[in-house]
Order: sequence, then C-alpha cells, then structure tokens
Amino acid sequence: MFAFRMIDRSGVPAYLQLVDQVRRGLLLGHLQEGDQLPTVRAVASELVINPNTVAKAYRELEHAGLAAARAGQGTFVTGSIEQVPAATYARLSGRLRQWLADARGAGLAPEQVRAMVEAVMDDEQHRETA
Amino acid sequence: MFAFRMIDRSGVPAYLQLVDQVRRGLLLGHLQEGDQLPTVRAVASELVINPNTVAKAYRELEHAGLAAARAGQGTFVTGSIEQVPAATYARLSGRLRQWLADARGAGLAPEQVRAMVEAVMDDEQHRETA
Amino acid sequence: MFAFRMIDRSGVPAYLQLVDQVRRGLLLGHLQEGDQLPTVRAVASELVINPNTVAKAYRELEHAGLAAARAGQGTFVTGSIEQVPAATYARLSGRLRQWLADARGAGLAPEQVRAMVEAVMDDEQHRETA
Amino acid sequence: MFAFRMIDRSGVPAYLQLVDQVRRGLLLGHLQEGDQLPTVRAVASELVINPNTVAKAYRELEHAGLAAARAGQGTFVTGSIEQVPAATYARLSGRLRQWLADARGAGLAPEQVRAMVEAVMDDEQHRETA
DNA sequence: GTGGTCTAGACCACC
DNA sequence: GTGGTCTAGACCACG
Repeated sequence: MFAFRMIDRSGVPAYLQLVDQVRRGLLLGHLQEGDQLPTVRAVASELVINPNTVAKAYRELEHAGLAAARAGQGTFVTGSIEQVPAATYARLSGRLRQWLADARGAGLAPEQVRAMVEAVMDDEQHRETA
Repeated sequence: MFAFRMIDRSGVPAYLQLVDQVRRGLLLGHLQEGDQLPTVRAVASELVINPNTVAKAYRELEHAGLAAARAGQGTFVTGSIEQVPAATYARLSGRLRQWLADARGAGLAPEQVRAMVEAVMDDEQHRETA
Repeated sequence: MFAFRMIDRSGVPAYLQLVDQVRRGLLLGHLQEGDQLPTVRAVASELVINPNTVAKAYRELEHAGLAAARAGQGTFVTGSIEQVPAATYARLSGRLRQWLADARGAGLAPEQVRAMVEAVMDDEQHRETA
Repeated sequence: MFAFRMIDRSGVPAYLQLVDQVRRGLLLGHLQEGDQLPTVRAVASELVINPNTVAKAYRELEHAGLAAARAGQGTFVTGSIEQVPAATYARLSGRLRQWLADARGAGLAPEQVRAMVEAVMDDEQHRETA
C-alpha cells in the first residue's frame, strides 16, 4: 500500500503535500491505476494531522480525476499521468543518487545540498523562460 | 546587487520564498556579509508584490540574524552561514546541470524532472531520519 | 485568562506593548507555560486595534520562543523566563506601592511621578553601564 | 551643561526620547529657564544619531514653548513646568533608590526590576482610570 | 472558529 | 529616499 510521508514545515499546505505525493507517485510509476490509497483515518493517524485535511487532499485528487472514492471500500487511483519509462527512471534516479552521495561525501550539509539543487533547478527553469 | 527571482505558485508563501533565496545566496557564496539587499520598494515593484510582503521577508531575515535594516539606508546582510567551497560548488553544480540536461534529453517534462528530484531527495532524507 | 491593557500613546508601537505585557506576565509569574493567550480577534476587538497588529505581536513572541500558535486552536505560552519568587515580588511590589502612594500624597502629578521613576532608573542603569 | 543619554531600542522614537529628557529635566529641577541645551551637532555626534533627528527634537521643544533657539548662540530653555519641590524630590528619589538597591540585592535582574515597576505603575494608573 | 498570508494605502521616523 | 507601523479587508489552511 502506498504510504505518505511526514509533513514538514516548509510552508507548503499539508493537503497540497499529500496531493503532490500522489501525483509524484503516478509520474514515477510508484502508483498505478486501480491502486488503493490509504484510508483518510489511517493517513490522519499516521501523520498526526486532522482527517479533514486528508479528506481535502483526496477531494482535490478526485477533482483532478486522479482518484475516486468507492463507498465503503476506500479511495482508488483512477487516472494516470504520463509516466517516466522504468528504464529511464532507473538510470536517472541512480545517477542522481550518486550525485547526492557525492555531495554528502564532500561534506555538504543536507541544507546545503538542497540549496544547491534548488539554485540549479531555478536557474535552468529561468533560462528556459527567458 | 543581489536579485530575486519571480515568485512561483508552489504554495510556499511569497515572503518565505524570498527568505529562502537569501539563505541560499549565503550558503552558495553569492551573498556576503555587508552586501546590501535590494530595497523593499525595488523588490516589490520588480516582482509585482506588495511592499509589506517584502518587508515581512526582510524582518524574518533580521530575526534569523542574517540581515539588518538601517532606517533611511537600506537592508544589509549581517550574518553568514557555512558556505560551500567554490571548487566543490563548481564541480557539483556542473554535474547536476549535466544530469538535468540528460533528463531533459531523455524526454522528461520539467514536471517529471522535478518529481524525480523531489522523490529521490525525500527518500534520502527519510533514510537518514529513520 | 490573561488580559491585555489599553495601548498608550507613549510612542512605543502597539505590537511591542503587547509583547512587553506578555513578557512581563512571565517575569512576574502571572503567566505560565501552557496558558492560552486571548485570541487575536478577541484582543483586537477588546483594545480596538487591528487584528494584524495583534498577530504581529504574537508572531514576535513566537520568534522569541515564548509562545506558539496552533492553527484553529489559539496561541499558547510555550517558553518561560526566570521568574521573580512570589514572596520577593509581594514584598517589593508592596513597598513600591507605598512609595507611589506617598508620592501622590506629596502632591506630585502622575507625570511627575513617572518622570522621577524614569530619571532614577535611567540613572541607575547608566551607572552600571559606565 | 545638560547631557542627553544613550538612545535605547525601546521602540520610542529617538527624537521623542530627547524631548522627554528635557521635559523630565524641567519637572525635576535639573534644568532651569535660561539654561543652554547642547548644540545639535554636539548631541548628534555624542549619541551617534543624525543631526536632523536632534533638530526635530529641538523644534518640538520650541513648539511646546519649552526652548528657543537664539541665532548664532544656541538653544535655551525658555519655559518651565511645575517643578517638584527640591525637598520632596530628595526624599522620594532617595527612597526610590533604596527600593531599587533592595530589589537588586534580592537578586532581581534589571529586566525584572523594570518589569515590576512598569507592572505596578500600570496597575495604579489603571485603578485610577477605572 | 482559529491563526496565516497578502493587498492597498496612509502616515511616521530617520538619513 | 530608506525602512517601520498601522489600518481595512479579502482569502486560505486547519480543527
């Protein structure tokens, strides 16, 4: 069963973090059409957040056509997004992991690693836009 | 003079995005102690956001000891964070850029790239915490 | 529940006066860790000031580690400052009240009393610093 | 010659602190009609603030009828406020100093002393108003 | 209902 | 010109 991760304090609304995780799971093939999502109650108790917050995330997913609740059964993934081919994913994620390991090996703190990733990605994005 | 980037719609409050950009600038050595930050009004007009929002970000930086406002003069960087050595930065950011180029070359949409990066980083972070 | 006093026109920003009152409450034992502060809206309507001003004060307290806001629940005292022992407080505040009564009895206007207190305290403080 | 004290960061505008100190000096008899105030330049350099700020304070005093500038000579105290009789002042300030010494002797930090004084005075003032 | 963010715009203190 | 404070009011996230 798909599992959600801890809610951090990045400023991103909790319900959006849940939505993003499902979306990400679909993009990367960790979630398939038909898969069941954990129940609202389970997520709420696991992450220690209010069930309303989880419900809002699921509602958002339904609205996006990515999930649907089946009365008495739970919520299931219904839609799909263009997935990254498994081979491509394996290759790229492997290299990315190596890069991360290298960065950590060079003595960079997690905060510094994240800063660098964000800086470079923002930079690329900006270059495209410009 | 340091320049801020457009505010995205990721759900992260605008003022926090500004704070993060300064923090990142310090981590990566793009900002030094004593540097002047653009004036509140300049940032507000540049990014088309409310001056109060910028002021809030600057105040947050002040609380963190990273900047100080001088009435009638502007806001200046006062603190510093452990920086990434320039050589390390150059090497790692170069490789990261290559990775990004490769990912784009493999046909991944920006959204997919970002999802992969976030997934892998969250994963690593989770592994450390666990 | 803790209650705030009217904001005076001494030139001290309203939000700072609120912060000082909480700080003072902690120093003198009138506020304890875990106590709930009045809601932003309650204070704003009570003192006839803008909710944003109250929120700013509460945020300042949060930065100082003295309070924490819980969305949907309210703001609570979280930290503490070294308190004045109750007995010491009782004895000293009693004598101070007598002094004030005496000063008023001698015909001093409130403004004169305040001027004297400030002059003497500034004097002492200056002597220590020097 | 009358001397101004350091500007603190209490939130009270610098120019108001200067005005208050003159007013206080008059109330307590430390300043008499005809006394000369230090020049704008002297105060500005002594307290390391902008001459404009000092000039604004002096203008405020002129406006209140408490001081007047004589071209080429300086600024002089012209008005007066009801003073506290010297004997009363001596007696009361002496007792207040004793109280302060006692409070410090009881181990109270300056911050705690100030908090207590403010709490008691606010309390009295509130009682009168009510 | 709670606090949080953002906008728009006025006024003030300081350089 | 700079930043700082305050108001008024809208909208959002969370419980």
